[in-house]
Formats: sequence, C-alpha cells, structure tokens
Amino acid sequence: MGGTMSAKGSTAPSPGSDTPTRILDTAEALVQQRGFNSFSYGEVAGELGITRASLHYHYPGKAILGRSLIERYAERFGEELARIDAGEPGPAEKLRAYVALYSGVLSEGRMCLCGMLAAEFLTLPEELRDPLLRFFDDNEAWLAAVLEEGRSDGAMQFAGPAGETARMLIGGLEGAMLIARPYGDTERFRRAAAGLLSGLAMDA
Amino acid sequence: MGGTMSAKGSTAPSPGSDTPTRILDTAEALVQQRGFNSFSYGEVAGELGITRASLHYHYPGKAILGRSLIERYAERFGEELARIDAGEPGPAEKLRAYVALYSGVLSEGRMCLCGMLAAEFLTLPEELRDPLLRFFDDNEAWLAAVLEEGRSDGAMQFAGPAGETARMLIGGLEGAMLIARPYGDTERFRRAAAGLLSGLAMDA
DNA sequence: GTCTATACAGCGATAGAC
DNA sequence: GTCTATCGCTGTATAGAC
Repeated sequence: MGGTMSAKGSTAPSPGSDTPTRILDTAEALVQQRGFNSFSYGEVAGELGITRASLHYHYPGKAILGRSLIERYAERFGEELARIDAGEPGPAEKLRAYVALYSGVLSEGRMCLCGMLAAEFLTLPEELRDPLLRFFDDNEAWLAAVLEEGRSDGAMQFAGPAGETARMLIGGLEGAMLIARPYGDTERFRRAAAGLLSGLAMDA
Repeated sequence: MGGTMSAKGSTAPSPGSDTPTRILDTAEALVQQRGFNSFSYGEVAGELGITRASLHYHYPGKAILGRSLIERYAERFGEELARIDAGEPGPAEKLRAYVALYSGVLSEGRMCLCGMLAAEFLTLPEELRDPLLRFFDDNEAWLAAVLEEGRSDGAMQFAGPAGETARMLIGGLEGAMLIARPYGDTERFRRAAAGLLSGLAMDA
C-alpha cells in the first residue's frame, strides 16, 4: 500500500494537517467519547490508516499521548476564554458564551475531555494528573473573575468568595454534560445550564 | 492452598455475606473507583480469594455482573429515598439529606456508581443502558416531588417545572463529585452542593 | 461451588527492514 | 516516517476434574 492513501474516519481529523496533529485530533475525539482507558492505539491507527508502530514513533507511550492531549485541550480552551474576554461586552454575556463552549462540545456527542479524565482519575498515568487539575484551576480563576465583575456591577448575585461559585458552576456544567450525553439530548444540557445561571439571578 | 483462606481486601465486602453478595460488594467498589472498563474479574477474584472461573459461575459475563450492580444500587438508593421521606419533616431537610447521600459516597473515595457509568456510556454493554437511565429518571421524579413541595410551602424558589430543577440538581451533584474526587477534597463537594441549594434560596 | 488449565483476542510496546 | 513481525501481558470466557 502506498503512503498517499488516507482513511477518512468518522471523527474527521483536519485532513490537511500533519500526522502528529491528526493523531491528536483522532485520539482526542476517542477519549472524549469513550474514555482514556477505553481507546487504543489500534483504533487511532485504524482511523488514520497507519499502523500502531507508526503511532508509537510520534507518541512513544500512551501516557505521553494523553499528556499532549490535555495540554493542547487546555491551551485551546484558554484561547477561547481570551476570545470571550475580548469579544463580549459584559460578565453576563461572558458567562453565556462560556456555557456555549460546553454546549458545542456536547453537541458533537463528546464529553469535556477533562471531565472524562476526571472520572478515570484513579487509573490515570501519574503524569496526567497535575495538568488535569490545572485545567480546572484555570477555569475556576477565569470564572471567578467574571463572577466578581458581575457581582460588583449588579448583574449577578451570590454569596461568599467568587471562587466557590465558580467551582459550583464548573461542577454543574460538567455534571450536566455527563448526564445529558447518555440521553442524547443537548437541549437537556442547555436547560440545566440555564437553571444554574438562574441561581445567580441571571435571566438565562 | 485450602479453601478456608479468604483475602481481606481494602474494600471490605461484608464478611458474613454469601459469595454472590460479596462479589457485588467488591465489584461495586471497584467500578465506583476505577470504572466499568477498568476493573477486571481478576481483581474481584483476587480480592475475594477465589478464582476467575468461580466468579463466572455466579456471574457468567461482565455485562450480567454490571446489570446486577446497577439494579442493586438503584434498589438501595430507592430505599434510602423512602427512608428520607419517612424520617425528614420537610422538603428542605429532605433535600439536605439527599445531598448527604452523595457526600457519604464521595467520602469513601468513590464516585456515584451511575455517574461513573454515565461517563462510560458509549462503551457500556447494551443491557446496562436502560437500567442506568432509569436510575436518573427515578432520582428526578423523587427530587421533583420534594422541590414541588418546597416551592408550594415557600421554603424554596425556582422557576418552571420542578423536573427541570431536579435535573439541574442531579447534574450539579454528580459533577461536583466528579471534580471533587480528583482533588481528594470532600469539603469541596459540600461547598459546591451548598452553592447549588442556595440558588433555590435555601440557606444551605 | 470451586478448582486447574486453556483458548483466544486485544493491549501497549519494541526491533529492525525499507 | 512507515512498515512487518513479534514479544509479553492481561482481558473475558469456557471445559472439565473434583
């Protein structure tokens, strides 16, 4: 078989990209759908039309691949948050845009990568644990700033430190994804998210 | 080796029980800690001091074992809810007792069995899916009744159908567990749960 | 009801040719 | 950078003795 043939997987990893990127794209989708312990080098390789050995050339071990997945995911998420900061006028709009980020992931039939990994935490290679917690810490910090801004300008109401409410929201959104996905019902997620925001005295 | 020796596992399955029950106890703990796809017949057998073949005698396949786990878990959960209904004076107390159910699970280092399985939904044997969704449906129905009662007697405030808020709470609690567990911090869960309840205008 | 032994598939990983 | 071939291990599951 020649090297020009490329299998088109159901997850559609950006076709013009280089191999390491296509590997990350495919593996990312598989982890979000099936979990870190339930996807294999064989699946990724098969979807990409290469061999497992070739995959090992780019990512020598599953733990390394996993770490790369988290790091890229966190980086992209951070970029989205920066984009929201730059594009949305006020804290209420930022919060709604944040929720829309989750919505978009779920509508592809995926769980949040880090939410999925959180469920598998006890079985995860050690190197994945710190970067995983950092993802949640970064989200919390960003959300806390938005909430603080919303409270001081009167758009939101909540008691106690903003970080506490930020944690509650992150958990609430991750959990809403977790449960909406088995039902195959994105709308279910959106209503739960709206309920979460209404607890802050936001209209939706 | 004689048949009288029994390995004492770290999960401590009630020692006086019969073998099928001890199997369920051990497997349940493992699924809640590691996930359905990340525990094995070998681990359960090892912890119980029996062989995998013997395990297969009681539960011929992993799917059957999984189904038995969900059914027993749902049944026990239902009993707990009935106990709350019988023992707690009002809806606010019932809600707090419901949260304490989750707290108790998490404090053992476990995820909710069904929350864990929800994360693995796409890889689950087909026979587990319906019973899993039923668990959430039953929780929702119970919670909705409590919420409705709380709203009509003025102890709680929320807009729209009680079932919607019930779903939001279930997701919120599952997600709070999901994230508090990697941090090894039960208190983190409790604060998030309190934040969830405060959105209903409950003091904690 | 528990055991030993085994079948068979899949996994992650490595060596070495091209 | 990709391949073929293979190693060593673990997984679920089954057959048959006791």
